[in-house]
Amino acid sequence: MAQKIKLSTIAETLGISTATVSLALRDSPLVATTTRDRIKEQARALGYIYNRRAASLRTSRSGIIGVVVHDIMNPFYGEILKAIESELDRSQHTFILSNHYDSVEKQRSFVETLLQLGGDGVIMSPAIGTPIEDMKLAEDNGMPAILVARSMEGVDMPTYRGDDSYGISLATNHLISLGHRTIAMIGGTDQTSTGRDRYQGYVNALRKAGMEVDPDLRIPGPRSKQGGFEAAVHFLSLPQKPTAAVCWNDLVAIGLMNGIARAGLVPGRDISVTGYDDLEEAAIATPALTTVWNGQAEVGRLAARALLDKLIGSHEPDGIHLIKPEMRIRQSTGPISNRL
Amino acid sequence: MAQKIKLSTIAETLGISTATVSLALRDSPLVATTTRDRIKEQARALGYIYNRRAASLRTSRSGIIGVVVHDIMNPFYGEILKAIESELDRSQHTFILSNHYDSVEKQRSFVETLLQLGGDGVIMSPAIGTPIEDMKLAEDNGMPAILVARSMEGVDMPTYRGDDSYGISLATNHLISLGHRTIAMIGGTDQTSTGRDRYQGYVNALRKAGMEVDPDLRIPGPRSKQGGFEAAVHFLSLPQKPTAAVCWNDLVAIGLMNGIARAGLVPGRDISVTGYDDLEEAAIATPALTTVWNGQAEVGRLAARALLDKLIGSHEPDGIHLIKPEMRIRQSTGPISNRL
DNA sequence: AAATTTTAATTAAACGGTTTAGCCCCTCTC
DNA sequence: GAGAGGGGCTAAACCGTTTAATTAAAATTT
Repeated sequence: MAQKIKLSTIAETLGISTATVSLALRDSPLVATTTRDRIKEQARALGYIYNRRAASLRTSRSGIIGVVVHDIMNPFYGEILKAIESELDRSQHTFILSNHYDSVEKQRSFVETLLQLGGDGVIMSPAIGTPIEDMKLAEDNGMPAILVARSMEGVDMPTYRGDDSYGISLATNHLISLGHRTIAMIGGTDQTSTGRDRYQGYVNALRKAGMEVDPDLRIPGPRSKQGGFEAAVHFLSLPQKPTAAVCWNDLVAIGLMNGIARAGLVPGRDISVTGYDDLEEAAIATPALTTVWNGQAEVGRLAARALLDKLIGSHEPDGIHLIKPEMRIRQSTGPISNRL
Repeated sequence: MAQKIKLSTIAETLGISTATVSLALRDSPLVATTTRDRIKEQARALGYIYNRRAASLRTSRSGIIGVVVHDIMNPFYGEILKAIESELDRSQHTFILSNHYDSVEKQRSFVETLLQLGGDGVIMSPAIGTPIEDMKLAEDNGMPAILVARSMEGVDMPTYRGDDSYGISLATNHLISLGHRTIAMIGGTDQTSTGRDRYQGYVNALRKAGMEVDPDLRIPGPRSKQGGFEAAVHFLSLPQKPTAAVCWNDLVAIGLMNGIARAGLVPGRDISVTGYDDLEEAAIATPALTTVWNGQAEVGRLAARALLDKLIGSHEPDGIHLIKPEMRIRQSTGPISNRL
């Protein structure tokens, strides 16, 4: 590599000042167009690379936006990220991604790094157990934050997520309307707002239908295919013999269906299964999965939009913005009479 | 937010120079331990945040490492990324992730952004059709680059990937040894080194067994579940009636199995299917997928290691490092005599 | 033709750290 | 008691940009 090319290199070779070069490259009207063209041409010829660190040191705008979620390999977050990415792309922002795997330390360390890098803002899906002061860390240091997918009580930051309670009640009602009376709930946790809301939605739907809520029908567990797969054994050995399962999400549902199939039963006929999220994969699962659309793309898009708006100063109202879920009926659910 | 705390704030409140503060925070032996402790305590008390941009402007070391692959939502890359992440984590590096979706422009723009941010290095899985000068862009500007998963002819950068030709021949041999004689190859493209190598591995195995290579048995296509799912129709209508399929990867294989099941056939009994990669998901698919372990975690770990080594100056030899794949036999393949 | 405005370019001071030569002072050695 | 050596700290240059203030020259107005 030759000598590093900087503004002053261009300035010297052209016999002008660095100020003019800086202004020209940023298309300032303060410099004559002929000069600007000469400068741009020279910059290209020399292979000049803009030094953002130097610039942002002066301007205190880095063009960096951080995103931290539980696990980017989880397609649920993947779909959110994709939407954020495409929204941010057209606005000259670089984004830095990280998993926190629900570790409060990892999450804090990410926010600290982002602050050190001078991040312009952050989008986060808070880790389980995040203390209030960690939530405030970003904003206390002048970096706006937006929450996605999960909300935190006692924090009034702008939040975008699905209406979990309503969504799960849609799925539960669907099963009830097919005649199912013993419905298990598989996967998930009580430790997130999402978890509590989803369980509540299930309970509400049962109560509204005049059915009893049997706590033994709830099988919490990892929110992954593996989790669903492993829950199948427990599920199939329940003394109450459930005929249907409301799953935490599509991954759990697909895993559970695999587990059910492994035991020789046919999901959708012998056991009805609902998912949640409507991942791209849901439609091509076997059988195609009945699930609840949860608007991941919408959540990502709105969150990114809100952050960008905040960066240019327009003040979106804070608070929780709920996306209304919708039912997607496919082949993994059916009338109870279909049973062998 | 209160006033921004900087080195000089700490220095003033303590009545010492910024030089001392800077040295102390970086644990330099040049400053007395009692002073160091006072400084660190004060820094914490004031909520000081280190400004990496300012520092890296002087040191020209940003602590940023870029990673760009085809699609981070693809679990194959996801597993590589996870390994890179955990290797980089323990070395105080932040990493910036991006998809290029095989767009040369998107890839170049990522590398340029990384250069502007002063990235210390980059790990990339080059986009299809990347021109040589783009491959050199990073290194020409003093940013070391490592290739993963795909190699580029005519470029002697350090590369880590699986031995695709060998790996596919393992899968093909496995099917041949089970008695299959009409074996299709599903998914993939000719436009990457990986693609050519995999097809070659398939061809080699057939030839070695004295079998004919029928080009009609090759069904190229997207390397996704969706791709495999859609290929099923074509596959099942082939006039040669294949009894087995070698798939490009696990995603294609799982999609294909779903498609086969949708048509009323039983994968593993009626049709044998092999995957490639041995994703975590392969083991819980129904039926459990016979596949080829491709060492994603190993690839990611070694690539990250190599980059870190390069950053501290130790000179790993350039060139291609191949990971040896291994067979993982499960239930999606079986003897041809099992057929109905 | 002088006064005023406009246009085009320059100067110099930030931005917040790092680094190194050198200073001061104290202790040790002979 | 002079010189050597070393510990602890600081002054000041430097990294590459941006930008407010300023100047110089050209164009316009009166």
